[in-house]
Amino acid sequence: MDFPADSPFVPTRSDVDLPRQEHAILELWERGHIFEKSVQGRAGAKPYRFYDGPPFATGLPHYGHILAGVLKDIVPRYWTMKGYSVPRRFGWDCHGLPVENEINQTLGLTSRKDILAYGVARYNAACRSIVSRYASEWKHTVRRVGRWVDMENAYFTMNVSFMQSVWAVFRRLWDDGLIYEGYKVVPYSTGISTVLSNFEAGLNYKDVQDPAVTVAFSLLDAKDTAILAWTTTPWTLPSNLALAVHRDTPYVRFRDAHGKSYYVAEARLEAYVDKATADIEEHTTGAALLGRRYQPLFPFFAERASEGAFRVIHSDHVTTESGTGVVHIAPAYGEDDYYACQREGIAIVNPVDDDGVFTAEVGEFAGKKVKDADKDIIARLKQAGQLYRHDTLVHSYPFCWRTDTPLIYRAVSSWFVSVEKLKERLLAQNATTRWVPEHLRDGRFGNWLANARDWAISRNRFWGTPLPVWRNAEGETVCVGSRAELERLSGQEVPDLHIEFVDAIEIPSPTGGSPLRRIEPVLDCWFESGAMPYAQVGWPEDHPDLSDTFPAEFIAEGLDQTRGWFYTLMVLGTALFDQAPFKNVVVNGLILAEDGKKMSKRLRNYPDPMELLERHGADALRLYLIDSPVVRAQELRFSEAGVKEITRRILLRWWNAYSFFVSYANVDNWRPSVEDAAAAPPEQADNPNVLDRWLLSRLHSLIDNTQREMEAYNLNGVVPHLLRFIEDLTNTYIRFGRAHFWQEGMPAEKAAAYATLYRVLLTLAKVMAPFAPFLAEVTYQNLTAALPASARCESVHLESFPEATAGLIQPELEAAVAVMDEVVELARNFRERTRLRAKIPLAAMTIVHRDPALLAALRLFEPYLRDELNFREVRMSSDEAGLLKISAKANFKALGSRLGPQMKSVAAAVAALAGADLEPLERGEPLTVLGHTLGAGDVELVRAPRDAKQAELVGVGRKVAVLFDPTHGPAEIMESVARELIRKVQATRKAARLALSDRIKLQLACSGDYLAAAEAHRDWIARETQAHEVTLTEGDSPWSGQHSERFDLDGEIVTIAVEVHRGG
RNA sequence: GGGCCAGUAGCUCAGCUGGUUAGAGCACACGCUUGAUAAGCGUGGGGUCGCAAGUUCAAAUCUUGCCUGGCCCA
Repeated sequence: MDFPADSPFVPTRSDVDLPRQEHAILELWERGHIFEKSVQGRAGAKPYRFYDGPPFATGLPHYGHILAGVLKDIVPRYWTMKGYSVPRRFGWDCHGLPVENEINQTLGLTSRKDILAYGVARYNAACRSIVSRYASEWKHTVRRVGRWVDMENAYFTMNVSFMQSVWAVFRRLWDDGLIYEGYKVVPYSTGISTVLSNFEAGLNYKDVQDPAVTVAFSLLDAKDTAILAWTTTPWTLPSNLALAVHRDTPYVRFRDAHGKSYYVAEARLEAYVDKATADIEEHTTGAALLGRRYQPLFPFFAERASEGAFRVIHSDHVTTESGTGVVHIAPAYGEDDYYACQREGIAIVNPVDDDGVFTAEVGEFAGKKVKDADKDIIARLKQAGQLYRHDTLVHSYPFCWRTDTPLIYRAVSSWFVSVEKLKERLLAQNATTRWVPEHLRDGRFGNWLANARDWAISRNRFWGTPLPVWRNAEGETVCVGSRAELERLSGQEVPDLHIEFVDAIEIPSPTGGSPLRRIEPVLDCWFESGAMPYAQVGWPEDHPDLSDTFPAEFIAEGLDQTRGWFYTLMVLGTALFDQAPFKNVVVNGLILAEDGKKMSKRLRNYPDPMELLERHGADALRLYLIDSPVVRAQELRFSEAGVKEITRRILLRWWNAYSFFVSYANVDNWRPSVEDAAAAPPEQADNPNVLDRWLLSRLHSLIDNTQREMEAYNLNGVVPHLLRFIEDLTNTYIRFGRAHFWQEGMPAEKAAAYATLYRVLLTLAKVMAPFAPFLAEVTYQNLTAALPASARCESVHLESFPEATAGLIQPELEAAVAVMDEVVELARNFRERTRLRAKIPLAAMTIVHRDPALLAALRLFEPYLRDELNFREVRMSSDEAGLLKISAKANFKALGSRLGPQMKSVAAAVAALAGADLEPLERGEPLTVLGHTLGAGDVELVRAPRDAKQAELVGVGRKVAVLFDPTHGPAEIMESVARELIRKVQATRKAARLALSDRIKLQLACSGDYLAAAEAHRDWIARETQAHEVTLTEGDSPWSGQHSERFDLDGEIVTIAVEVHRGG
């Protein structure tokens, strides 16, 4: 198509390629350094603080990361446009088990000993070398989805500045008495003498046969009476320190054939004796057994009795699912056991060394591997008469994934943060935060805080931030808070804080004792994530004042971070400053594959993210994601069809509207003024077009809604409003308003329509900029190119977010159009029902609505209705009662609470009312039904056709009714035929690829009605098709022009030929 | 085992401060329209709102129990 070189706008293509356009925009942003300008170049912008949760860099980015990235982009873009400066700094989580595991695999290392033999320095160097392996892929993906974040200046949890901040955080807790050393029961491999993570412990479960013994613990206060307890780990029995029951569980005492008595849970009785013949001596409860003392099975730790051991205690974890309903407690070998004893003040005993061998503490069993000692222990109990029963059991049990030896659970020394002491403060801080979805705050997260246990922060690993604690054999201890402090205390230079550097450093004893050496463990990398608000800026050494970076206005991560990042942030923020580190948190759910399973590379059940982005574009993906339940922490079944659907329903329609504008504005050489660029027209401009006023009302409603949703951090609420707006823009405004743009010259109403559509499209670009940043930019760039430089920004993302002007929102106009939509629907139904095609002009339609004010508003749209629906006349009437049958229906909502049980009878009575009964209501007067006075709001009037005959000519909707007069004659038929011809000529013009503005020479060859209609409406046809001259020929005439088409219209052959008319 | 979330049309999801025709889009079938048009619009079929009990004049919506799936924690 030819366009004048000085067109106001760059012409659009109908075969738009959205992904390709996005690449051009990415380049535009980079060339112009738009992101940097949006953060820095805003004089007087208030800061808006945002934290990026650091991702592990051990894999490629997937949809979960993309989703989090989209949320972390949309919100900052929005607040940027609201006038804030929003620095966004990417972070990399470098330390931790996933990295170590990869290196272990690569190097074939399986145990702590292996790693020590390999050399910690080399080992950590290997870990360091892979943490940035996927950085370029990450950068690529982050860029492609349009996420603006500073990746060049990212923070790394392995940098000295970050690590020494972590030390400073630890030191603060230390000084506040919140750090202590204790025990934690963890999975342990005796094969490699190493603690395993829970993840590793889950790797190798096997069904195995184990002994299952029931042991009798003799009570001290009752002769020949014992409590039965059951265990599948006899090797833990020498370490038994207590028996646990549940205080609410019923227990019984029964007597066996030998005259001895035993306690078991009543629910477990039949596992041991025949219930029918059992000799039950006593019914009791767990509560009554508490505190009773028993004889230790073995003498090894008997002296612990004086410290409260060897008695019956309560534990919530006791069930009656298996065993005796009494749990033998060895606190070093079970987490529940450990907590139960901790509550009771019973200290642990741990007669097992790092290789899983019994120590000298347990006399005859010393030197044996614990599992191998099972049978000796059982034999010994049997000999002592304390083995009540000996079974075997097949169950699922964890094994070491490297050595295939059975794992044991074992208490290891561990460092803790005293979270339980902080509980009240944590809950208080949590109450100040806003969660999306809301229920998480007091639900999942709040419950977790309320039940929080002390946080074990040490790991017996290598690649992490070392615990900054030095001590000597005499027990002198120092906690170091920074690199400088370590240098000062040790007198040595400290180039790096990883263990291969700091572990060699000794601190001289201040009292002349032996030198202090660092304790072994490193910190849980979750501690580092939680310390990220302080460590990313190097607080306090490099950045003492946190007020510009703390707390964050906003963070976003997945639901799995409830116990992860969200928690560690909250614990450290509360412990350090009594301040929640974030004010608003958006929690996203898990993205599943379309089949409802987890996305799996192996199953290939999801499309590759980068390929999908190239097929549909980032805008579509972004809108798809935020329009899904996944931004409310629910699951999403990811569907490429869904992404495509967003393109079709939103992006292409938006593009079509924009493209329509650009095409016609270019034809008319319409140019925007500076005033046209504002979201609201200048006050003095009183637009004559009701459609324009309506569209502006809708636009400002959209702005208002979008702001409201964004201020509530409810991203999920944005797209539905947008979708309705786009539908209104295309299906109502442009469809009904096209005629304005087709007028000759530039009458006032056409100029107004251009200005309005321009204003709306430009404002829409700004409203959409945070969500669909690419298409917003594309349209913005073209729409503003014709403005003076002072009236435009370099990018839509440097614009201010539009403000809603309350005065432009006109609910009565929006209501009238909603009614109009129903009228259109009813009319189309009518034409479909009666087979009177829309091309045939019909005599009249009468819109019936009882509210004259609404009819008055509707009358403003009458010309559009007449044209669109093709009725000669459109009438309005408020005489519902005169034209239709009116009946009544009770308003249940209004009446229900008032009438209560009588609701049903009143509703039936109201439904029976008819004709004159309803007159008071129509006059707005109250009505009395069954002794109840019903006002206007209590009863709804229902319209229906008067009879079957009228039903054919009437359409009744929820809001409005329409009467149709379908009268038409031969002239109307001729007109419809002429319309048909016009349509075919337009199709021919289009097939000939003519420009909108081209004038043509037209030849029509046809016969019968078509020829007659063409003759009768020759001028009309010429006007509509921009034909300078029209030649009519009867029959099927050959043609020598530029382009011709033959149409077979119900058997009649119509040949249409067009040729561009030059000159004149 | 515990906490939380979810279960509504063939599919993806709205609705869920209780109120009488339970909606949308996709898919399917049929039609209409057309210089925004490789689009658009409409009509139709399709639902015991996971199951069961309860509260209520009234339950998809509230309560309880159960079933199924998910996440996290044991």
